[in-house]
Amino acid sequence: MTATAADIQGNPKKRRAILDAATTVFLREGFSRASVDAIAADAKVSKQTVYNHFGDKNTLFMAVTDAVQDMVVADIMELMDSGFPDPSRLTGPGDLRAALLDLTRAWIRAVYTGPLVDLRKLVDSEAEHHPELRERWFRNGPGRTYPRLNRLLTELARAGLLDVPQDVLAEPDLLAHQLTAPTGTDVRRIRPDMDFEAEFEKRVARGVDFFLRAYEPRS
Amino acid sequence: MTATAADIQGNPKKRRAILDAATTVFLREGFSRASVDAIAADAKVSKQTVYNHFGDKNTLFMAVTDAVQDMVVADIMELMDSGFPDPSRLTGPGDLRAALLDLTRAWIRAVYTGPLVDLRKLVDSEAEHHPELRERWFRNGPGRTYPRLNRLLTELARAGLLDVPQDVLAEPDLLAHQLTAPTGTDVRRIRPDMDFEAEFEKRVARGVDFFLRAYEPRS
DNA sequence: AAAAGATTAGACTCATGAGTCCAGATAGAC
DNA sequence: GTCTATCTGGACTCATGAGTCTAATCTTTT
Repeated sequence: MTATAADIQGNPKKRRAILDAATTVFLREGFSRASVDAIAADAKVSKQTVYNHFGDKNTLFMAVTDAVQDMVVADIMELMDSGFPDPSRLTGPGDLRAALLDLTRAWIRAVYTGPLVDLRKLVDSEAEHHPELRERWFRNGPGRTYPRLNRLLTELARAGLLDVPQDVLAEPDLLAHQLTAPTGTDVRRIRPDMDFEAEFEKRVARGVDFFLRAYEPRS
Repeated sequence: MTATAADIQGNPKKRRAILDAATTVFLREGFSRASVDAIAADAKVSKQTVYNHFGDKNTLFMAVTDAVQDMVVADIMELMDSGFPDPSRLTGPGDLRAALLDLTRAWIRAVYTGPLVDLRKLVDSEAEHHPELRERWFRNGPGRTYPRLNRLLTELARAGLLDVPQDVLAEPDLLAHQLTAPTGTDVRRIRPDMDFEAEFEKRVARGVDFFLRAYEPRS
């Protein structure tokens, strides 16, 4: 639940080891199947130490989601804060598309591939029984990144680089989702027998083109 | 796993009762938490009878997903087979939009609200340990409905009512997903404190308009 | 080097749940 | 009315796992 004294005492290296092990095991087994014993073993730490650091399995799980989200969110924010060119520089014909392509590629890779996707599934399936989980996940992840992406896209619209209807602009996060959702769905549909990198690239391009087709100013 | 003799013997009424109870309990508790005892109790049947009919918990679960999917798929197919006007009749200015709106509304309601969504989460979270589950789910659901929707949309393109690039048309199911994914994501983001029906309607309209903005022929 | 805090292995409690077994009840077929 | 398949309830086995407890050991601080 809330942070208690139990969360801040003890050897930080062990704490880190437990967190890493927990991430591994939760991702491999799912929440219910993952046993605290297995986590302790994987962290090369006694079970009691796990309980000293995190109190119980739920708290440990939330610590894991927080940690993973924090890493991904930091990446994404950095990307948007300094990895995207100023609108005034996007003057050439393909400039906007290229910049959006870079942005979307990195975003989708961070959010729709890697541990975050699987962790989200776990949160989702546990959320029925611990509603605070879903709320926490949202607040700590999408609740921070989507508004930022939406702001970035809105600025492009304000700069005249995108032609977006007023009611779409008025809806929080909508524009960001319209860029992100079709691409994400498309990427998740890549089958294991396909060449992932090639498909990934193709689908990101498709998603961006779909978005641009809807909102690129018509000359 | 595969169907055995155990699946076809016994009293059909009891079988039905077990299936209904299992649906209820799995949806309420999730796969691991749901106990066969609880299901038997809910079905007013002895535990042994459950095992007589379905062999084990896994088989029972798959029977549940099959049954729920079959209902939804039947609805959706009917919708597309006879609920959508012939392209030749869509001559008036708002006709296409209205027809797409009806179709999308019904589709999204069937697939993104109701028991199917929650069941899909369960399948998803169990699929790590039973890969055949995911495959079965796909084959029995999206594998049937998406091609059909895609065909319908492709026919609209062929009839000149949509202007879709060749490479999008060439990709299986892509067009269907481009209509469905942004709308679905948007609808799933309706928060419990909102007026569901009003939001639902608004978001479906938004999704369709986004789609049309990309692919409506430009005069 | 002694006190205070943290860690360890492993035993222990308690609860839960899948799947089995069985002896008696019941119901449908003929 | 009897025969056969099915159903019942409840006891039983077996495994798993969360969380606690303890006595001994390690580490850090002072």
